[in-house]
Amino acid sequence: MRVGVELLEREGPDALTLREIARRAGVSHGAPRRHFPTHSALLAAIAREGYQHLGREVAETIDNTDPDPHQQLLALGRLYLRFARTHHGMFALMFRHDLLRGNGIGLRDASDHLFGVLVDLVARARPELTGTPTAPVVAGALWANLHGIAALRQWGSLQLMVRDDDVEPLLRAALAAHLDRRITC
Amino acid sequence: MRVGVELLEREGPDALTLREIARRAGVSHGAPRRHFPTHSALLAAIAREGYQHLGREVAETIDNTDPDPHQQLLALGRLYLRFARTHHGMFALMFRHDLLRGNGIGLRDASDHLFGVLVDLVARARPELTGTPTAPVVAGALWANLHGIAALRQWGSLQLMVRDDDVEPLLRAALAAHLDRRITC
DNA sequence: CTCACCGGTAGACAGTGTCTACTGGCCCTG
DNA sequence: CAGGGCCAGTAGACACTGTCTACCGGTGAG
Repeated sequence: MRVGVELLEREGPDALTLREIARRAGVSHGAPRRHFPTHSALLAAIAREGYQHLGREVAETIDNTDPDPHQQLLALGRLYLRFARTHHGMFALMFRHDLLRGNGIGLRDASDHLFGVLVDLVARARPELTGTPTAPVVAGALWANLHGIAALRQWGSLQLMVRDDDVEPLLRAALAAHLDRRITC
Repeated sequence: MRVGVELLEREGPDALTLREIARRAGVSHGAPRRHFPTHSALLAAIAREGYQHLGREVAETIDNTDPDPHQQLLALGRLYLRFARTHHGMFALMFRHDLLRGNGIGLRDASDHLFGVLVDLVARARPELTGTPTAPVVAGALWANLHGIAALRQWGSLQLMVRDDDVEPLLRAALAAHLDRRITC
């Protein structure tokens, strides 16, 4: 069931209506109700699938790149932005705040784990971070930066700053800004 | 008409259905069609109102704070994050990418003007910026950072990094990271 | 005076999410 | 083997939604 759902998601986020999903799965419109109490719960389950997908790619990236934390953060930043573009429907779904009401538990802690990985890398990249700002704050600022770049690109605002929505300069600027250890805040 | 619409928006973004808006305005459900060809066009008009609101507050903030660009950028960052929280329904509406299809022109250039103000302030705060990264790139990275902070707070993820969703540490970290002129990228 | 226009009404239509009653297999127990 | 729960799925209703169309009533210009 959930397998057929994934295929649907590739057709765009607006097509993700309950009845259309059931139609594509070849069942009646009431059938999904047996597995998910509400439409939001179904979407949350799909979003969870997206987090697992992103998590797998993060693990692969970490394994396949130089253990230097700076290199890994660069690779992860590229991965995050690439994921947001190639799976932009899924990415938007994963961060729909209205899905957190009710079925949020289990959805956000999927991202919390990924954030833990980020904090760890930041702490290794900037071992001098002990007081303020703390490593979670720097990691949070970096994540927010990546997330904002992805959001603004999806919104089409990057044409103001770079050519062809090329996020590489923004990515490098963000990494340099947050990871340069000379900054003390 | 549009005046009555604004009042509606305070009741939450999900309540912003075409028929409910007409109901609150005291007219029939077909009346809005005389002014806005489609539901999206109406929402886009409301979003435009939001941009004008934000633009007014930006102008006020610039006028009422120290002309030092660092101080102004700090004030604007606080304003952006405060606006995103107190008008979070409007903020979400302003950045709904599906509203750009069709009625995008006139919606995004409202934000483009605000971005121009940001680029100007960044150029004044870091006059040494001539090569790479350019001032628009740094301003874009900074904007993305602010936007991401707002988005992640709305999503409830800030509890991982700071207490009580206090964005001030993240804001200061972001400003310090992007405005410190020792960074050359 | 006439007539076009303009803002609004009312009803239809397809589509949506949710709810409820019903059906057909399946397995487990007596 | 017979009976009875479960369990996934069906089908239809309900109150919504956005869009479309036909119909009014006033107002202002010719």
